[in-house]
Amino acid sequence: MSTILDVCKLANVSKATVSRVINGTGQVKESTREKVFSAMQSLGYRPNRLAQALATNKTHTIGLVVSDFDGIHFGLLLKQAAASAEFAKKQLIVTDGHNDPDYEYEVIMQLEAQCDAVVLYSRTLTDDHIQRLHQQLTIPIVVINRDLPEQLFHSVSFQQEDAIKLMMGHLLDNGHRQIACITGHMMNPTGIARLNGYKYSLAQLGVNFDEKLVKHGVYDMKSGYQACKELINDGVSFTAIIAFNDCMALGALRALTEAGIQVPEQVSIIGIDNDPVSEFFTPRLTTVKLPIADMTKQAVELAITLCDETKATHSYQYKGQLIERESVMPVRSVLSS
Amino acid sequence: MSTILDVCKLANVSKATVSRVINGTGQVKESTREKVFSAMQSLGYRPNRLAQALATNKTHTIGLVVSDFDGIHFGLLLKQAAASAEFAKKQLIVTDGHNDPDYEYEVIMQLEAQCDAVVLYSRTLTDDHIQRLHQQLTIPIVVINRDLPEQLFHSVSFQQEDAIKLMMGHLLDNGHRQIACITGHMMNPTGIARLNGYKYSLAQLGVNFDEKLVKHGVYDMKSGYQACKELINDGVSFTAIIAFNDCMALGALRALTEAGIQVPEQVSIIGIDNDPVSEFFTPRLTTVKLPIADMTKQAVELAITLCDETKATHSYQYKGQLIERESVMPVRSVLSS
DNA sequence: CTGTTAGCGCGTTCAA
DNA sequence: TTGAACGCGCTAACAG
Repeated sequence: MSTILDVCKLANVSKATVSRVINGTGQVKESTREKVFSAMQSLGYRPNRLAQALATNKTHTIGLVVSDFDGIHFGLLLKQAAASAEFAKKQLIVTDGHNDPDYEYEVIMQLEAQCDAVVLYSRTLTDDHIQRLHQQLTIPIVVINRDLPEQLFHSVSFQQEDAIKLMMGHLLDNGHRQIACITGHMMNPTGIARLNGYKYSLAQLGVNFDEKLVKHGVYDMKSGYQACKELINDGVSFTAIIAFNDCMALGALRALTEAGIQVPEQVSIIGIDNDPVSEFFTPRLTTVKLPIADMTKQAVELAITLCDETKATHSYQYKGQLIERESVMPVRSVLSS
Repeated sequence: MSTILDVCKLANVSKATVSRVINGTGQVKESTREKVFSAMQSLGYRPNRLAQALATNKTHTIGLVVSDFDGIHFGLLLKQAAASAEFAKKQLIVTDGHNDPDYEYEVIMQLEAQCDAVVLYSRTLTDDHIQRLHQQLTIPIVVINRDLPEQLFHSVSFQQEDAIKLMMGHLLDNGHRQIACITGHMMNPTGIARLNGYKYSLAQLGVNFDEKLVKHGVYDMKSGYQACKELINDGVSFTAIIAFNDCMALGALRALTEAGIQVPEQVSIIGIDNDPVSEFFTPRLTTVKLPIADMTKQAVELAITLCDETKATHSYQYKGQLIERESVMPVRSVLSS
């Protein structure tokens, strides 16, 4: 691995000159520029980015921290982040917080010297953690999917509660009143906001909230499947299921199918995410599209902007969009199921 | 962001001493160690990893390069890589090659100064590219899923052809002879090896290879769906479908369902990957498990080992395992479908 | 046990 | 237009 000194020797110039042609700064005579270029060429020289970063205090890297690589939206998020970063010629360094708040916190602090900005998609860090991070960090941080009461930092968020209301509205419009609910984790803001949406929609129509209709899942198919099985075994009656994501909705679909219950004839199902697989199940799943790609693009682009110019904190809000397919239909009679 | 100098001043010691307590090297009197510790504490000091790396020529980072973050196995691969890396207290830096060989090549070369080793999972780089990389790079590189004729570098590979033979064997054992094939991309070694497996198995039983039974997909559900639709529209007769991954098999399943063709009663389907969703479709998909997690673990651990000690090139081979579920059954009669 | 000095590979004044 | 010298934050001999 050749260094700038090797280039100097081969081209008979000083480090300063080589540095100038590398970065296109200052004035360099055409002939020497060519000398340097061909020297770099024949040596296969590539500037050491670590050294550059140390010298300039600019890494041209943005950090992406996620609580868990397993997360439902992680794939799409990463893909979009990578695309946006590359477009701006920035490197992306991705880190997993292993669902451990302390570890995640430490990881972000460590990133400070390695990135010009960080994008955080956390489901374990408390609002307080994020607040502290924002204060201690000398680099800007953009938070995805978190709504703090005050807009104290850059954020790109999603209207969780509204999305559920949208789903509930669709179900209620179709005459459903006995609506079972399969939630996600209940110890983070997303889960809580969504459950609030569920309760709110019920209350709006004067439907009593029934604890027995609520089961907690963990956002994967298996938990959706099991939650639905419990629902069936409990013998409670319901005409529709609202799941806090598509995977669990699909798991529930499987459980109903196995139990010989027709979807949507006997029970309607609605999910949220617009997971690509949802379209390939039978029946095709009705869902709410969650604009993860757009949000990620926004967040990364904001982070990139913040690398160079310091801007007032800005926050963006996104909302869901109903995608009607085949898994919801009007209730036939209140007695069904 | 405080530096080592700030700690020096606060603790009234030299950089060398601070460095010693940071790294636990050399001898330091207990009392001064404590002084330094508390100074670091109260400053919230964290060593700058870039500077450390530059000084020691050790980054404690391993690079992971993938052709495309969209790849089917990417999620699991990344998750396992992250777990293995963290276990060894190494950072992971992940990069997407955007399916562009030149870009990918350049990315890897750039990584040289930022990593102690790199793990490559490429489907666009030619064997020749990899060969050149191996020669030019001063850091070790571990290649996943590539079989070069000679074992010239560290590799962790999968017996692609055998896996297809396994699937075909299962179909043939069940009496199938008219077996349609939905392939993946045909310009990389994996696709070619798999198609060879298909042809080989057919030839073994003296079944003629029929061009019309082969359709090319791109490893996603949609392409599997379309390939199967073409098969149906073409009017060729077949009693089974072998798809080069689960997603396409599931897409095909959807197409058959829409066409009113019973699976597996009229047509059997087999996939490969053991994708988590496969279990939740009806019928549950019979497939071959591809040990991506194990392979990744092996590759990353090997890479980590190579950071410290230089070892003779080693290569590991993995093979698939049949998982029988519900989408394959014996042919009823040659006339079916 | 501790401090001094010299790098790591590069960017950037300031003179020349 | 160019080069010498210094600094980025840290580690690593080598003395003391």
